[in-house]
Amino acid sequence: MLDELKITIGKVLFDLRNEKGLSQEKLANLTDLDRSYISRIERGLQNPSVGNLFSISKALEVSPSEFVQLIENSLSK
Amino acid sequence: MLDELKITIGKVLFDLRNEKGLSQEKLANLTDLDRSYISRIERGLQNPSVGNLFSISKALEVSPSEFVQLIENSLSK
DNA sequence: AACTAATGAGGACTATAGTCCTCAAATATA
DNA sequence: TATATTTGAGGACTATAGTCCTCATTAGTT
Repeated sequence: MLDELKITIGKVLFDLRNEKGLSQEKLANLTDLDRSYISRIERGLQNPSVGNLFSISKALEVSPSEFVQLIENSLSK
Repeated sequence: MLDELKITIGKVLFDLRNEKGLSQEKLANLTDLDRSYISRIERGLQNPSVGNLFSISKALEVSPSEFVQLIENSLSK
């Protein structure tokens, strides 16, 4: 249940980041988060906080609610 | 920055919970979270995980993206 | 083929999320 | 007014989020 959510969050982040042509390291700098942490989110190993969801969304130029919507859509499939 | 977000999350949760006529304790039971934790979120003392955002949303019968949208709207004001 | 950038992976660590318990104060209800 | 519900608050604790560092592997680039 939580595992599936984490995996889905990772997929959505991976896709959005690549659409923007950002490396994990560049995203880490933009968000002031650690690169290994970004990597772990994408691999479905982390359940990030809402705060970090907001800062990552900002760096990826998508609204947090859009980000979450993508997660919801991807979950139901 | 993060403080403002936490306070806003708390306000949104407080409003949604009361609209549903749920006590903190009932919400805690529905979500399998601790009542003191719910209380701390509402007081702006916690930065909850995305996983808990999803389970709280489910208990309040609102989609997680709607929940986040309410946070965004309330933030910009 | 050699070089560089990008990512996976993991260990050790610190910070904070989240639990459990208790008590007091506030709010509603009889 | 008395009683029951609800919530704030806080202390001590455990679990996990998030950092920092390093090394190996993969994918691009020349």
